[in-house]
Amino acid sequence: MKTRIGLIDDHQLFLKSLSLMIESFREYEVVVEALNGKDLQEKLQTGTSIPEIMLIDVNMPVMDGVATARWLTEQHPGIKLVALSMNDEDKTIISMIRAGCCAYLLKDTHPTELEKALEEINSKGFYNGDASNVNYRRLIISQDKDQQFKVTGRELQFLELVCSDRTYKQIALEMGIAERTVDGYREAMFEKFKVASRVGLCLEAIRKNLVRL
Amino acid sequence: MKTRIGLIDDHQLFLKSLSLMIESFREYEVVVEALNGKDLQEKLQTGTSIPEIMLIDVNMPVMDGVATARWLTEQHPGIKLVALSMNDEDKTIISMIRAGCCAYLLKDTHPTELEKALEEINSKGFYNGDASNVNYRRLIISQDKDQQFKVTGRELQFLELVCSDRTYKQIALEMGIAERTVDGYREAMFEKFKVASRVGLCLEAIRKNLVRL
DNA sequence: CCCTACCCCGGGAAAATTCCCGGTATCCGA
DNA sequence: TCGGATACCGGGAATTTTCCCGGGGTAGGG
Repeated sequence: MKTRIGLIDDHQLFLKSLSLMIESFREYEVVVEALNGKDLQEKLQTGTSIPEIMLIDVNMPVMDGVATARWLTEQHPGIKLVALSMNDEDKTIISMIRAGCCAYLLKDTHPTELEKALEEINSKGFYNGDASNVNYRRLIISQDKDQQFKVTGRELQFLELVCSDRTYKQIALEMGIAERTVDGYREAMFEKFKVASRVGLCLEAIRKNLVRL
Repeated sequence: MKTRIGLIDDHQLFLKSLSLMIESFREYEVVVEALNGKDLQEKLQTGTSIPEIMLIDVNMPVMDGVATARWLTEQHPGIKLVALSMNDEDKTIISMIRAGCCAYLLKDTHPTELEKALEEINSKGFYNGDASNVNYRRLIISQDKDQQFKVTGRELQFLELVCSDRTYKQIALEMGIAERTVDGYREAMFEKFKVASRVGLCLEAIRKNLVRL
């Protein structure tokens, strides 16, 4: 009896060719392919056989990896979830793990490594590849750090205005507050982000995805 | 005689599984696989057979798609180049076409479409999928606009330093020029990018991918 | 009730940024 | 040999940013 695998990735080429590759492994067969979380929900309803392991891409339109993993953890707790991503940011890994994934694979993993991972997940129930070699302590620390970067609604609004061709005077006007108050926000943000200039703040805000470009 | 295909993509999983898929097409065989342009150069030197069609990922570390395509156009003009990307920005497409690609495929293309594309490239020498339906007029116009944003080496260096927590004094020191000269660069850039502050300049530089975050 | 978190504000001064005026030198291709 | 592009520099001044000092208020939980 082959182990049933499900795949979710928004890139058709990757989805189909990965499917081919997994079929070539002999121990595994692909029973569901979906382009995103929404697509998967529909396909599962039509009575396809439920996979034992689900490989989930993190970056997807419509319903992304985190949301999909969370939904699967809720609705199909029996399925073992594996995050699949090209991005090895701690933040992404942590949120997929928290969403219920028992492994995190990078897209530049070697195929034999993938097979090994699938085996381990099948037997042990989890897999720690080099992507997860990042020790959990560091993950948790960086998670803690991230929490310190939580900003209030007003601060976020300020950050967005900071990331533009505007003077603080204009920002004050736009926020409906005094210039001095804007100073206060700047100082608070400089402190939180450990920067010393508006440009530095601006760059950090973008890096942390608090502001979209 | 099968048509020889070469693949370049930095994601091992995708590379290997796409290779599998193309092998399954029966009319094609994969003769070279590389993780980036540099890797390809090395592999071509070791006397592997030269492919007739090369599929090139656009986003890669070390030596990216554009650079690789340019190099191949120079060194191996016989090879037909196909850009492969998940990103359908006009700018990316145009630069790959200009670098010598005769087709542009998106990674969410369906496998059958890929096969069709390969066939067309083989017979006609080019392929226009829906990604290229974007009319060329618009592409050329946006390209013209982009050309106004070409920057000299020194200006690029300046832009990178601008996008950091540094004062102009420090930038002058780092570039080995007088502070006044830095003023000149700033003024030139403000003019080119139509911005009025360092933050605005910084954001534009990032948006135009002149500076990496 | 106090403590904490968030939000708001005034005034003054040093430092950095922005914008003017002017100038020189080199290299390259028409 | 002439323009044009590139790189370089000085001095002065207005504006903005940055950093201090200080002071309010409200809302919510222990």
